Amino acid sequence: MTVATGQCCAPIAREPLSETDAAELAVLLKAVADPVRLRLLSMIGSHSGGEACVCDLTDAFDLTAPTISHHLKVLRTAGLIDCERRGTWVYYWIIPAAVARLGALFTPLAEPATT
Amino acid sequence: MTVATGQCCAPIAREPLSETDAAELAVLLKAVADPVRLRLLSMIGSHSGGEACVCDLTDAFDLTAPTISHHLKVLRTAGLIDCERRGTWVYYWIIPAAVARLGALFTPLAEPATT
DNA sequence: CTCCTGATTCGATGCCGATCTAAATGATAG
DNA sequence: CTATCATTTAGATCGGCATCGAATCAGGAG
Repeated sequence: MTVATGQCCAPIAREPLSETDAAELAVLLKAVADPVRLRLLSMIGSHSGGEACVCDLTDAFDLTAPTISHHLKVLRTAGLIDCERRGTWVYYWIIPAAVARLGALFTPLAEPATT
Repeated sequence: MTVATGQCCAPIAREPLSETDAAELAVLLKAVADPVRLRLLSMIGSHSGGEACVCDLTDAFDLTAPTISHHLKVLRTAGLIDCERRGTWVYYWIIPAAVARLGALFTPLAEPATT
């Protein structure tokens, strides 16, 4: 990523993206450019406690467990969520910084992403 | 409810997205989830005057004119850009509201400086 | 140890999208 | 009318992706 902290314009409209930056961002965006993954992300993020068990997620879809698992892996590989096994069940939660980074891409007057 | 990660609520994490909302948003996101279209959007938005001629865009890529035209159409169909013919050339510009809507999806509503 | 259940991984399939070539169309300047 | 810029269309190839069923792994429970 080129240095772009606290600007007046959306980073995407500030200067032309390099080929590598664009490729990198496209990977991130592809991860969320899917109805199922969007809903998963939303369900995880809005779940009480900030985390959700896979068993809670699977029921909401008309998809098999392997498919849900696949989508969760895509989100996890993209760095948008993380998970932990606790006993029998696996819990997922959102990584806020990653989501915020997506938002900053398209948002004017980006706040300084304190990390 | 205090979440361990201390995030504020991006719209995506406020409540579970409906199936239709997710599908609709995925269409928008798919439009930007491509390296070429991301660069096109960025080049258009960052171009002096806020608009760019197709002839300026095509040279920056190693792609044929029909392919560039195709990507521009995808962005235009998604409502992210618009265009106008002036004489010989066609100029494109970004529709800020559409980009901002994308940003809002992933951006926390208000930041009470929780550092 | 053995069985059951939850979750992931694996291998295969079928579809969608990015890209090209080639050609046609439309719009405009000279 | 002709040349140029841009879009469109059609046909074709190629890779990636969503999905499934079956196998596998990881932990309780008996």
